[in-house]
Amino acid sequence: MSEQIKAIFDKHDIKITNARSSILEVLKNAHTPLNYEQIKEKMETMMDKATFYRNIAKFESLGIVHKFESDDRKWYFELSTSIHAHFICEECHQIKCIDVSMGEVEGDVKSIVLKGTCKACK
Amino acid sequence: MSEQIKAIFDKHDIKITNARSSILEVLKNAHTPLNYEQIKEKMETMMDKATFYRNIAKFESLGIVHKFESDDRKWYFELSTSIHAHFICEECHQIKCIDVSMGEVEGDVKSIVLKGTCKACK
DNA sequence: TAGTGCAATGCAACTTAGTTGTAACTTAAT
DNA sequence: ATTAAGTTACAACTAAGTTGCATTGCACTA
Ligand SMILES: [Mn+2]
Ligand SMILES: [Mn+2]
Ligand SMILES: [Zn+2]
Ligand SMILES: [Zn+2]
Repeated sequence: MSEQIKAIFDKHDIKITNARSSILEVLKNAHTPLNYEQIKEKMETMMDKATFYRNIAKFESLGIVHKFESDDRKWYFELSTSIHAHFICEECHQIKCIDVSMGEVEGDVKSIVLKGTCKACK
Repeated sequence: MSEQIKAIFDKHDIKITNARSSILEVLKNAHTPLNYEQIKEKMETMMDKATFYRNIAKFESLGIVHKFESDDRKWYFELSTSIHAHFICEECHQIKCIDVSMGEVEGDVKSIVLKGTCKACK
């Protein structure tokens, strides 16, 4: 288990389990948000999807993981970082993390998703 | 059938049916995006959900209607207008149409969804 | 080291928004 | 009115995510 993941467990005072560290390790090594199937493929540890989703829910409530819905009715997950937007291409379905400068918005913004056609598909 | 809806049928050269004009009439009178259940409640004409979704898909492909996913795993629909963003409150689940000034983005943006906590819930 | 309690897991059954196949029915054009 | 092409209802289906519950594993104490 990497130092970064260990630090997350320490900070939030939750039990270290194979399932949990395996999920977080995958997310740490990803450079784009991933859905359940994609994470499952990359995980060392086999686990039931119930276990996966329950742990993801816990991570979310602790602010460790951030999720959003794409246009395929699936949730995509990534380790929480500074707030940034995601651009989802409706043609090739690739997801890109991007920075957007946004004017004032009422309320606390926690997630920004843009959809459209990416440069490559245009 | 209102003039505005009639104009839409004329422009796109699709068959006028009770189901279609009923859906569009509801969307025209709404001041916020609506999901299937909400539209169903407001519709004059009863129709099967298969009919509803097939018509919505047609409207979408013609650019008449725009849809996006909220945080409740439901699709929300509105008549296409000039591009604008939607703010979805994760507490009270209200959806607000907003204008955002956004920096340059690679690709064609067709939809923008922000999620977070609205002013009232904060 | 054995015993206790509580949280995490696996499994199977479930939920539900949206989809699909198809036969019957409408629409709009002639 | 006739007709072909498009639209509809109905019922069966799909699949991401959820839930109940029995079992397992972990930390703490005696
Ligand atoms: Mn990202
Ligand atoms: Mn809007
Ligand atoms: Zn693309
Ligand atoms: Zn709110």
